[in-house]
Amino acid sequence: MTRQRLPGAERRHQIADAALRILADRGATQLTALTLAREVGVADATLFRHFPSMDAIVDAAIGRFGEALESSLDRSEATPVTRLRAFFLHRFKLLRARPELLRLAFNDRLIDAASGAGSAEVRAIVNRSRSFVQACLLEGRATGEIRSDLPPRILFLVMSGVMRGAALSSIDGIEDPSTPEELWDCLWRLLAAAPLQR
Amino acid sequence: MTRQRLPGAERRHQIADAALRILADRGATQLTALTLAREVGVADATLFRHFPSMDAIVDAAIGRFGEALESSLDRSEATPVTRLRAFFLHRFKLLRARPELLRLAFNDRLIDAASGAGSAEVRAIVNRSRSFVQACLLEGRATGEIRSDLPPRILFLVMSGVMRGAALSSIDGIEDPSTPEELWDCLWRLLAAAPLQR
Amino acid sequence: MTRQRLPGAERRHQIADAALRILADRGATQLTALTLAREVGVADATLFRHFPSMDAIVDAAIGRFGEALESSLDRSEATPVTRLRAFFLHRFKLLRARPELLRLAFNDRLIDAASGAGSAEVRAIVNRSRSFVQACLLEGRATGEIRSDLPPRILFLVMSGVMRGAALSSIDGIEDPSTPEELWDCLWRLLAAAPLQR
Amino acid sequence: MTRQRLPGAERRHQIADAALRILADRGATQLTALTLAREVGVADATLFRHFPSMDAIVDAAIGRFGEALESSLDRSEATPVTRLRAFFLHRFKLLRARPELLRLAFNDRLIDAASGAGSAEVRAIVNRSRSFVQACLLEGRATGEIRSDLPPRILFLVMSGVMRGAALSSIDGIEDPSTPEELWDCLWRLLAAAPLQR
DNA sequence: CATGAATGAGCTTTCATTCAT
DNA sequence: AATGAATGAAAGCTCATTCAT
Repeated sequence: MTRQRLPGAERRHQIADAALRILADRGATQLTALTLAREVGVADATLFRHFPSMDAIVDAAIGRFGEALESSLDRSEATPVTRLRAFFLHRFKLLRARPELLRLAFNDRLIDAASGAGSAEVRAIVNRSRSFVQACLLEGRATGEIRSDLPPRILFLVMSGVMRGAALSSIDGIEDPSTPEELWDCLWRLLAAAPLQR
Repeated sequence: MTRQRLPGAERRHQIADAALRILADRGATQLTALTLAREVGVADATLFRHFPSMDAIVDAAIGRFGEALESSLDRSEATPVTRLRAFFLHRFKLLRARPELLRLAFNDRLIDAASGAGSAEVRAIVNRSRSFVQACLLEGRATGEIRSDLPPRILFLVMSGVMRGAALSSIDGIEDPSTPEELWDCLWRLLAAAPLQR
Repeated sequence: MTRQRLPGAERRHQIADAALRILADRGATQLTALTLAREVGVADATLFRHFPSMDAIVDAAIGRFGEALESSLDRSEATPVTRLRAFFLHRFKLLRARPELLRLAFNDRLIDAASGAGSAEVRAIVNRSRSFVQACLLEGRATGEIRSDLPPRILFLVMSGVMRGAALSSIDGIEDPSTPEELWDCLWRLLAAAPLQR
Repeated sequence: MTRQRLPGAERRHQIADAALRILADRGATQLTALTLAREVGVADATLFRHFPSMDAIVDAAIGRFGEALESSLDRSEATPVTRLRAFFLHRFKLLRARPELLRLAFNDRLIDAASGAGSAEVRAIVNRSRSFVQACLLEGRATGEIRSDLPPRILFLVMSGVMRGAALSSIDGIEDPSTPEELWDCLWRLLAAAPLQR
């Protein structure tokens, strides 16, 4: 049996990714068999040779979304703070490469397109990142690197707020001049245990 | 079926508000004439005696959304920091009273339901709050009350991140134990120019 | 809105006549309760206080149509030719006074608005004029006043063709310069047994 | 339900022609997506895979109507009278083959179904036949073949009256015994310059 | 594998008609 | 008598999906 990647599998990825793009750019109401087929460059009936239904396409899209977000969760880094930093920087790389993905983590468009089980899966995926960050924050607080005068819950919101800002600024065409590293420095000033020099 | 008669203006508000609720809870794909009419408790044709089209209903909903968000922008407070605090606390009151409204400020569901001009209006409304906050931050920084080691842009994201967290926690049924005042204290620790003594 | 109260019978005539006008000007697809009510200057619900249904309104309109067309059939004139001439001239008076009526005799708009029985009635009304004319033609032929080298059926078509031309020219805004009497002279040249000396 | 597949262009013609038939037989109020689909033998949604809207279907129908009427205008005949005769006889052939078409030239049902631009097009089509006939009449009058004691406008009405009679008699099931040639002879007696033997 | 054609279900909207005031 | 509000039925149209080629 040939182990080569079948054109079929490739097409499926292509379709799922196109669905993510349409969702991120135009929202769930605009994700139809027709718009999707057009985005991919095939006839609408062709979609259903690769997937049994639109729901299945959205499920596949959710899968791609999950894989991408998962790839930011690098547990191999030594300390909680380096883990957090690596996560943050990786997400920015993702943001440059596929801006649609992060936006879908911050609006509900993927959830709106999903049906029942799918939307729970989206929430689970997003929660995995949240848990990862919260674990880092808790550990960092235990080691004294991260400030303990604020509940980790709040610190998480600070971090996700900054990331959301970055993710959305790309929509509005607002070019953000700062590099990911500069942004991390800003963020770190907010999270670090000892106040940095002001 | 029993006929519930209501004066036109009242019915229109009722419909627009129901639309906001459906959008916040179930998303734009679920906002149909039928679901909306059911939520209001009338026949679907009745909607079109009060509005010429679904688009017009969404426009009215956007109007209600705008009024509500606007009501938080109290420019009468004396100092930038008290303005900011008043804004923050007012938004929390809004959150308790009509949780759907804040959620719609943070996901794209209202935008997805709107058509063309409408979605621009939603963005404009959200931007008005953003500008208000950013103006407060800039002024507070000028008066030395707000820290100047971080760009106001970042401080804005910190604040909106905390508010988004509060707005969304109400969805997941995660009851947040802290009072708005406690949350403001947390936020203030992040924004204040000098670390508070505690 | 100012409420105009009118005695029932008058209102009913007003409504039926307005229906005829809408039919003649815009066709059966445009005759709706709303457009009709607007033409009359009342609310749509008001129509149904005077008639049980739209069908009833169309029936009343057909009645008015029938009365008007009937009024041209003057059987008191002595000879077939004077009867014919009187008919022709009377129809032209009608055309000036209520141009919509004759047009409805030549297109199918009243029939399209009527339901079953109604459309048969319209046909019957039109046929009554036709029979009147054909009777005149037959008689006139018997008396030798009207040419006999052509079947009366054809002569009838000549006459109705001229009348239709007059009726429709009023739509297109084509002002016809000739007087009814001049037109009758033309027509008579076509119908007369012997060519007129002129 | 059995699926009848047809190439697109053919189906479009089929639909447009069915629309003409419904219009001629039952009028614009009866031309609905459902009745039309039934007449064609497909589901109503199928219509909209071939046309974007009912308006577009009516436009196509108008196109077919125009082509058919145009085919009668044979400018190659040598003299005005033979042109007129050829036109008359061709229209009768059309009448036998597709009786609905001529009826639509004499009632307003196609206009009523059309929207704005469409109805102007219908009038333009009908006017083209009128102009053709009027040109023949004018020329024939110049050559002395056609009587000049009556304005050509009237002679046109005579001709169109006879044709309308023929077109409508087919509705009422009134079988007209005369052949087209016999009818032309009648008509010619009315138009010719010198009175024929009576 | 791909696609043009076809369709049932569902959506927005219009319309005639009813009801409460 | 008149009207604003309400509604069921049907219209036009969209959409996911199936089928035949």
